[in-house]
Amino acid sequence: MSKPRERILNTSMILFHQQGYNSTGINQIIEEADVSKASFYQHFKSKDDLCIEFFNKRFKYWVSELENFTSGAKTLEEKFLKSFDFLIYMNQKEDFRGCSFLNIMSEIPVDKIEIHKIIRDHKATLRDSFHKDLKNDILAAHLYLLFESCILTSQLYRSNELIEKSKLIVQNLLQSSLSH
Amino acid sequence: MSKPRERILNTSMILFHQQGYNSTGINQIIEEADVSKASFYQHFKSKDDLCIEFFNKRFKYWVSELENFTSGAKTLEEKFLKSFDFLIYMNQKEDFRGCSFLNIMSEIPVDKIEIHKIIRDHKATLRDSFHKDLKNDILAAHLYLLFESCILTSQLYRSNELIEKSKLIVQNLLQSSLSH
Amino acid sequence: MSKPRERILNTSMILFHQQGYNSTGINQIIEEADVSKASFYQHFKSKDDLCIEFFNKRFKYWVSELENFTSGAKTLEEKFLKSFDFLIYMNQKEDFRGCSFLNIMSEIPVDKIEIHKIIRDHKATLRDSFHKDLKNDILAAHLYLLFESCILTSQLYRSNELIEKSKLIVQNLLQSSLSH
Amino acid sequence: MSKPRERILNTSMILFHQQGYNSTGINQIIEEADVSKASFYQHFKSKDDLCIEFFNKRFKYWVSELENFTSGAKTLEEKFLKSFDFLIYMNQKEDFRGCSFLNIMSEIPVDKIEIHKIIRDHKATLRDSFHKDLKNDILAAHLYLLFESCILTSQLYRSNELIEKSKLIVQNLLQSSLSH
DNA sequence: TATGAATGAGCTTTCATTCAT
DNA sequence: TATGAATGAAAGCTCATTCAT
Repeated sequence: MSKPRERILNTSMILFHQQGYNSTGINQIIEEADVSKASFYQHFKSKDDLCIEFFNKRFKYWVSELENFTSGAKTLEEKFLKSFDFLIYMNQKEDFRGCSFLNIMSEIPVDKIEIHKIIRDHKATLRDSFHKDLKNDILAAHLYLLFESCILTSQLYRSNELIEKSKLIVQNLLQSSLSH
Repeated sequence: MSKPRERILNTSMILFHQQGYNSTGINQIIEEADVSKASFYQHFKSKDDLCIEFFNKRFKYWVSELENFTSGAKTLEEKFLKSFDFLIYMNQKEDFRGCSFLNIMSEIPVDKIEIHKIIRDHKATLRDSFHKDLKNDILAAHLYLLFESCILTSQLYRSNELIEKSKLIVQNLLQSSLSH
Repeated sequence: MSKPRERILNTSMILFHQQGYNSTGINQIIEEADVSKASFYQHFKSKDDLCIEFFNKRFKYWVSELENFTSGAKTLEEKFLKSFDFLIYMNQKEDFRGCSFLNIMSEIPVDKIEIHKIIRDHKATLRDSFHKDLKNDILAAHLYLLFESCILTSQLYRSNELIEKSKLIVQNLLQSSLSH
Repeated sequence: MSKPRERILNTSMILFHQQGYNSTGINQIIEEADVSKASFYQHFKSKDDLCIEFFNKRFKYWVSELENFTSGAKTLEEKFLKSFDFLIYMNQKEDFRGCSFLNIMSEIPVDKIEIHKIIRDHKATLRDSFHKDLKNDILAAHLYLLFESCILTSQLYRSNELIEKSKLIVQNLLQSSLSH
């Protein structure tokens, strides 16, 4: 069995993502991680502290999954289309739970600036990756906006329909952009 | 002074939107509405029940504000651009709190199907309005995705930057669409 | 439709007996009686007041049912045996709810002396009827004790077994008593 | 001072028995046990859970008191008579509060099957003890019925009169039974 | 007479956190 | 390092009753 700290973090990976932050109590976490309460507070200053570590781990995990999924792509266009397929793959895997960062952003009071900062930072990193791939600033923003919207709306409607439509849109955008 | 039911609903309009659902307790609502606890439960079966009434009122309010804001538009293009300006207006007015429907969707457990249904229904109504204005199905979905994404990302980054970029994008899309 | 007061009383006849006193709220009573809350308090000073009226009505009802059931008896022995059969009949009719007087006695605080008095009074009336029929004081007490015990234990075990056994016992007691 | 769990249980031994279940709030229990509310719920899943533990403790206590009281008896007859004297002793000690099991049975909704089961089980254990002592099945049931009735009616009338009469009855029954 | 609106006091339960060992 | 015990504060909700109309 792995170490307590790791078990707590792994448990939060499941619970925070599936149930959200406020709906997941410390008690449930320590029970499912099989760790004592005092042990929890030995490793994490507070629940908010765990939340931050959770975000870091979740981001690493999500990015590496995405990179894995798109690694075979030979062209930029193919890579982007695959990244939208990745959303479909994740929706199926995680039952349309959407994005942990956006979900938790919504339920955390605005005065918890540290948590909101880390959410923003990770999301900005994602956006940056679009801008790195596409030198055209407007086009990068355009695709990023569609990407975020696909995560959101597929969670909302519990359907991949808009992701499929977005793939057509993206295809069009990239082809007309290359033709210039 | 207005009637208790109205005061409760009005208070929820402020608190649910600004603080979210879980962070807003019954106690705070009744205190700020200046109503007794039993009186609250005379008018609303439960907190979830109030949430549903809140959604209905919020949707009516938001739509009427939007229609007001865009009413002067003479062309479809102008109307859409104004609807993005409306998001900027609301961000300023409501301090980048984004969309109550999406915010609360994120923090409500999935098994509260009645609440999730009303969120989906209202959001679907919004999406429908795009499809009514634009016969081109893909184009309507495209603009709708950008619109939702603008609400979301401007809340996330506390900035109207992506809304401004979207206006350029939308302008382009509509002009090339009309030229066909 | 009957008058409000009557409807309230009739509703309490069902609810107090089936659910007990504390588990039956005023709200449920007025709803099922289709009467306004203020109307309730017009007719009854308090819930306790209704309880007393309920006891009076319940007692009258129960006694008249018992007399009906045993009216055909030609001998004293037959009458007593029929009164035990009556308990079986009531258990079937009322799903082993036992005696309202004893049930409610158990859940009313001891300092509500008025309610406890009326319970005692009605129960004493029942006991007196045994003593009127049987001049032998000990024998009357004996049968009365068995009778109460049958009500109680058949509710407890949800079974008429001990009533059946009691009929044999009573038969024996009365026959040996007459032979003296 | 003893441990919280023990203090809670001991307090419930007094309050549940004296006031009943519904009339005894968690607040009163924790105050008289000098324990915090959260501490209560650390040790007991719910009030119903405490009720079950209370029943187990009460039953052990009651049986051991009964055995103590009757331990000196040299004949079966003496033992039974002493067990009726025990009821008088308990009435005086506990101010005619009767039987906790029957009292609480009356005020608990029928759908709480777990609680009703434990009541029935303990009561069946008591009844079994009569059948173990007296091989004659009818006689055992007879004495058991009288015994339960004595507990009940002495609470109802706040008097030991019927217990005293029962002692005469029991004496007679046992002597005529032995003479056969 | 009849009523819908309103209430204070109470209920059981859960929360994230700390402390003594 | 690790832990079981304990907590103050707050959660959502229900009670029998009264009052203004």
